[in-house]
Amino acid sequence: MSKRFGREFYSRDVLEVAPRLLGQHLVRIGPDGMKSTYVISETEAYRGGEDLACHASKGRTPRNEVMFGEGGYLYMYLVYGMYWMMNVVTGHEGVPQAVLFRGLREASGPGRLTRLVGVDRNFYGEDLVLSDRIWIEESGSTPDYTAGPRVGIDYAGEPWKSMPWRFLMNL
DNA sequence: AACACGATTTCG
DNA sequence: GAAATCGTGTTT
Repeated sequence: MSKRFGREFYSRDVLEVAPRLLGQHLVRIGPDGMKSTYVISETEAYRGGEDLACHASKGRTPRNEVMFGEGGYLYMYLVYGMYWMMNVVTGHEGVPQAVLFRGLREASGPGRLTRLVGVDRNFYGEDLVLSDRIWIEESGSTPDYTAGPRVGIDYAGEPWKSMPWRFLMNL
């Protein structure tokens, strides 16, 4: 039996998926064939056209296009000219949502995370359900977590900047 | 064609 | 506290 999460796992509201990802295993097969497993420890939810902190809130563009599709695909983008952010699309086609991977037990911070895992623009649109180089597996544990405001999105204004859509696994 | 601005990290 | 650094969306 495979422990890899299937399409149904991602095809739910982002507020269900984001906290559920905590404690699960991010698996990466590197260019050298080496398999690495990381424990997801921090996530953030970006929810649709209403959420002014969500890149999709200002309409469909070439960059955010994947967010408008079905769940399970990676949305990658560059911030501050030097850090790649990794997100997984959730929900159904036509409803743009994504979970930002902000931390692993092995690396804290979204920029450090992608550097450690070794993912960048080449993973834009990668399907976590079918990919042979990156996916997420059920770990068997569903740890307690703490929710708080998202980081770095004050520009979105109220109520978005205060929504408790950042999820941290408890120790 | 030019410009403004980041879902961050690192260094002083 | 501020720089580094560049793709993306917007304006000219």
